[in-house]
Amino acid sequence: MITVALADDHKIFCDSLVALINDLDDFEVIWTVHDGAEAIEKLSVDENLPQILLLDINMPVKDGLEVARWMDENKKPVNVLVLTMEEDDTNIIRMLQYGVKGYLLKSVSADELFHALHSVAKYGFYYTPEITRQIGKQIGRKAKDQIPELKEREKELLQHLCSDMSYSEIAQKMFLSESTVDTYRASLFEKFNVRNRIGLLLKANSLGLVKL
Amino acid sequence: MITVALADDHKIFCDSLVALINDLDDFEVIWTVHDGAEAIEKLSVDENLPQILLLDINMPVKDGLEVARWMDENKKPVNVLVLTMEEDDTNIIRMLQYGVKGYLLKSVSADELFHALHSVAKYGFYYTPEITRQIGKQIGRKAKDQIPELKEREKELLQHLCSDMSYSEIAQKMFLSESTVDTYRASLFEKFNVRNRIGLLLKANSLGLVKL
DNA sequence: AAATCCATCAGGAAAAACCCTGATTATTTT
DNA sequence: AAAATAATCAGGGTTTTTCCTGATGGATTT
Repeated sequence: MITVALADDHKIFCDSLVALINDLDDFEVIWTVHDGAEAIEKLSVDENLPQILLLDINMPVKDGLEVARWMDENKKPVNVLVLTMEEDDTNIIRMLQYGVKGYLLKSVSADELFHALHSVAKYGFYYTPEITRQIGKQIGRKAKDQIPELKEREKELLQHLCSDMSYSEIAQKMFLSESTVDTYRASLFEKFNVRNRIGLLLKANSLGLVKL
Repeated sequence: MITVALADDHKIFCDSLVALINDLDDFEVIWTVHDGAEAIEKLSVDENLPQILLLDINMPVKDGLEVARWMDENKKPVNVLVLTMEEDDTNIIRMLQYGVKGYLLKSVSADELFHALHSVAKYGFYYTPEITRQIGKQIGRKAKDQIPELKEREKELLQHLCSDMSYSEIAQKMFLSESTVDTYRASLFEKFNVRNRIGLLLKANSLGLVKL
């Protein structure tokens, strides 16, 4: 019997998926949660660890990305199968970096889900040709206009720059002098090859580094 | 036995919902479709008419709105229950105009769906206080935090402001003096109640006036 | 130990953004 | 005809952003 857990804020979807999966002989849903924070809470307790976690990306409080990252950082021995409607690109790559074992869109059929579950249970992963092709396409695109390497502090600043705060407000919030903020700002402009703050915001957004 | 049909492009969701509903004694899913055009096709044949149609809004080819309108226009004796993740917009209002019998978000539980199904079967409608309150709130919000009325030229400028162009570049592109651009800019800031260009960009984006 | 990174800061100066108080002309409303 | 509105522009002033050339102390690498 393979244990499965679900994290999805669409409760009906969760509930009905439970019914669907529990109908299978080999699988059993041991718990469901409706946001990322709950998920991490559950997963913190070893007794709760499922063999497979079906994870949605769009969730309140903490999203699926954060859950996946947390799992990766804490080396939880759980096979994460992402199940989302974000066909959106940037997420896929980050998910892969966090070592998820499969990526399904909600537009797939129940049959394909079963396939995926069995595959993950047996081989530890599930990537269809279509998905991998799509991934490849996107990685290719990414390779060209790469995401530059950012220092921690720069990442923080980047988030703040994508708000309507002035630099002095940001400096306060980050407990830095305006000079330092300016230094990081210049560095970000250069790394992203933009000429002003709006350009930076737009690029960061298109690369999926900020959510507007 | 009450007949139910489903229209939702998320196949797993559909499939699992079928499992869930067929588990009930009183309900039976007679067909499912994955886009609006298929739905209309099915519904054109009287033999296929279900008593309740669970309808998603976001679908390819034709969306749920169009299906609802078509049903309304052709006076099909089907109780439409909208089941969607669009918590926002104008959609709710339009759906009401098309006479749908209930409006559920996918964040509700399976239990609430059962309630809704029973209620629609028995009383012909299902609107919980929460839903109606939410609807009211959203209509109210739309009224208050309305999208301000913009002159044509202001709309154009708004688009340009959401790029990395400087004002002088925008002035050139719009064949205006910088003064005029500045006047419109001030007007936009006031109408949207923002204090700088980034704030404007963010607000315009959140109101769906620009696509970043 | 020297060189290289990293995170932090200073000061100055040019450019751009932001704010304000006006004005002209043409059109539309009253 | 007078008033209101729309679309356009000028000028000048303040603040913020952007760009530049530096510097210091700590950590890491060589």
